[in-house]
Amino acid sequence: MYSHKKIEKKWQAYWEKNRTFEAAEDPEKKKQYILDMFPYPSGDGLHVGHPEGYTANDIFARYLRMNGYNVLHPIGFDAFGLPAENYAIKQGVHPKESTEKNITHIREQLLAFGFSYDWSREVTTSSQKYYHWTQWLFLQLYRKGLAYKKSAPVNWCESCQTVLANEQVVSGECERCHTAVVQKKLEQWFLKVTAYAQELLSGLETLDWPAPIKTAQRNWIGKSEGAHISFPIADSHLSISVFTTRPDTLFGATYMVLAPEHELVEKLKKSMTNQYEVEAYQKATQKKSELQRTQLEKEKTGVALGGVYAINPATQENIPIWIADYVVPSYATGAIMAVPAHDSRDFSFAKKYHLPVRMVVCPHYPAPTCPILDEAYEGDGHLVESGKFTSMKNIEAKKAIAESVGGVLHTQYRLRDWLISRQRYWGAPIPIIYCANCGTQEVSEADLPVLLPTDVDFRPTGESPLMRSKKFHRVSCPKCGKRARRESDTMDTFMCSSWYYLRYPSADDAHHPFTQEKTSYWLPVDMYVGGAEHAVLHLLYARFITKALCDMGFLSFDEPFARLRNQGLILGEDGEKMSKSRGNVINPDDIIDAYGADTMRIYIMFMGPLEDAKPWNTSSIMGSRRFLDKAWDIFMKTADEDADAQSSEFLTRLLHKTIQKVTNDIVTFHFNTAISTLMMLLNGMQDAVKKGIPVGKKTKETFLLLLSPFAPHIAEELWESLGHAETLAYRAWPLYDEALLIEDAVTLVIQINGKVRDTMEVAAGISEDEAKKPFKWTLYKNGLQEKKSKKLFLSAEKFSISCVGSLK
RNA sequence: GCCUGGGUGGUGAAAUGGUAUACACACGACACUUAAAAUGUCGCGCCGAAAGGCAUGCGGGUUCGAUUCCCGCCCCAGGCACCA
Repeated sequence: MYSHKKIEKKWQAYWEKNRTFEAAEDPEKKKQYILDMFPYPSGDGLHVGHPEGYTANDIFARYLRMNGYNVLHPIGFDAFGLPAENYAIKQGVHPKESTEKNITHIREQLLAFGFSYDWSREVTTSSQKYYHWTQWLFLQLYRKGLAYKKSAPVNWCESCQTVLANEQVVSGECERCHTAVVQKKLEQWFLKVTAYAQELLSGLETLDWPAPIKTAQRNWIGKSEGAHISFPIADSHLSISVFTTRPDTLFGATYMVLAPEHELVEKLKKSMTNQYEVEAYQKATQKKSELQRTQLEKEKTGVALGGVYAINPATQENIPIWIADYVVPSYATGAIMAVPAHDSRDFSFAKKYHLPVRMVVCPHYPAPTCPILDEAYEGDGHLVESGKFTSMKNIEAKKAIAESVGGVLHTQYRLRDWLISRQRYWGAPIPIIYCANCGTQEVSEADLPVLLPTDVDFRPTGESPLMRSKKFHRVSCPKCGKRARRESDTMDTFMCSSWYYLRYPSADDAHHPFTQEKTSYWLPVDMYVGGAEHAVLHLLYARFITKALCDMGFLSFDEPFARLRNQGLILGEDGEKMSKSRGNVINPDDIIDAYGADTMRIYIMFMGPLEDAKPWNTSSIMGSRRFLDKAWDIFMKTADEDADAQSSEFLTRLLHKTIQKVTNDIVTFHFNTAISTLMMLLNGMQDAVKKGIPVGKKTKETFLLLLSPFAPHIAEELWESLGHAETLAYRAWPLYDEALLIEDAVTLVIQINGKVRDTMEVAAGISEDEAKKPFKWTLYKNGLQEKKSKKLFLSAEKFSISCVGSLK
């Protein structure tokens, strides 16, 4: 047993005093930028899920230092935003105050884990010296037309009293409070992420990121290729523009559908015979939440515009126009051409309302007749009933048909622009001034930061709290000097976190957000570790900002995070997600107090693969603690004379195999198996001690170096006990001797018909033929021939020899 | 519905074509102890006295040999979704 409290405090103080992990730019040395997703300073502090990714990345950072890399491993706090603000309101204190308090607590927690952070570069997004540059970033985007204000239906959360970005709406609910989101038409600030849709998509190819995250981003961007086609409205100068991915089915378009909110509906009201019915349907649609409207398996409804027809430009037929809420206003043109024969949604709608179904793509061409459909046929085939295109393969006719009616090929993305205005207090003010004479004016860079006033009633009411501060919003116009009004919304906190990785290297620079010199040395980030929940939030926004800054010439790279790894959820002991209401939350402070940070680090990595969801099990922690106790015990019991020469060959080989396996496992992020390998080495050392075989100093030192990224405190302490005066954090990582990995003898496994029948020891390196020589003899020896019938003997002619390890 | 993962002992898991269950946890027996804890030793997939047989979600296939590769299905978790 060792005193974790004593030695962990001791080494944390040592690292701090000696600035062990502070990094300096050194052009002579290869750099590695190892980044953690920075935490929200929530009132509950860290729970055991947070340190999982932090520990993994810390092991990697420590490993890289020992391999001679100049490692930047910074940390900070994502301190603006709803969680911090809601917590403050609940506690009845100012967010500034509670945020500072929470940061102090979390900083202590992180220090208690012994993470090798460079604390001199700590960044807090709610500090003036940080949000100054968030505002600067907004201005750069504004000047390039990438930040704009528009009136649009937006997602509104009644409970949070603010608008939300699309990415913050999870199946129709607010991602934070799970209140159903409603649509509101408001004038808001957007960032033009859509301008980068294609680059955000193709950039994924170059990234070493987990496949599920890449897939999530691809789905979110949602690229579709097709065409815009215009359908004239009969007896009118108006027309309906639709986007379709299936222009080949144009001859089968038997009706059209507009979203009930479509602007043409208003214009057509005069001509329609059932205006009252149409308006009733529009009102009913408006009442529905996004959630109700996109409900699964809901029966489709709609209303035809009486007496109004569109003309199918291919067939020149008049076709009816409907409004239906299965067509959404926000995607593409908010209108579709309906081809019931070849689209399942149009098919079920047409069946319900007895609209004609005309098959134009036939799978069995040239069959005399097409089958009668009982569901839409969405596959490929040959065109029928399609004028001069009949008999062509449908995929080959797409472009020709679109162009024959004046259609234009078009690529449509599902991605929408990022809404960044928030009607809340705790965020960076948007640096814009509205003047009655001069219009929208930017705050000049010299006047930044626009300070967030602290003397404001910040409770949310649906209106921006900053509106209540005359001192804040009454300003003079930067252009004409007359009285003007300052923008009173704040920025989405994801705006703050979309660029923080650029700030760390230049954290102490008061005059620039980031400098050329430091940025070009450290960036891009080499390894980024965090939760998968940011798949289409932070990780998409950060990529967008990087690409935009790159195009403006501020950066010379356009992807911020070269490699990404996700940690999985740590579940409660009941296998459920940890939550206060379930009462299954584990506090890391308690675990560190009882077992120590080293034990916690080992356990959390030993639980299973990093990316998997794993249930917490307090009784299992003892296993990790026992491992460290055992190590301590061996070091305390044995003399550290130079006895490596007398050590057993077995132990020497085991040591070198361990070096190889642990090294491979760290670089591939397989920390659980790295630890089990270290356990086997220690078991081997313990056996040797029991048998009176000396365990040499070299062996012990190597063990400590391998252990140190995982359990740095005890490793430092034992390293010191071997007579070293300085930290092992920069000691060279052990190398293994290839020759010692090769076995003299290998075990061959003899299988007959796939079943293990015998094993034998042979010299390594013998040929297969040689290995097979004693085979018949082995058969006799084991009595297989006598025992089994001829049949077995015959089939035994086909035999296989398996080899454990390698014949070589 | 589509796209990702995944399904192995009592539990967390290991093995990515070659002795399935490494490393741990839990459990059991024993030793030490006045006792308990700690520690140590042994055992621990299932059936069987043993020989042996059977086991990696289910059913097929490829192979001398499949947890691993291929085809079909079931179940679990996550993401996307009237997206035209």
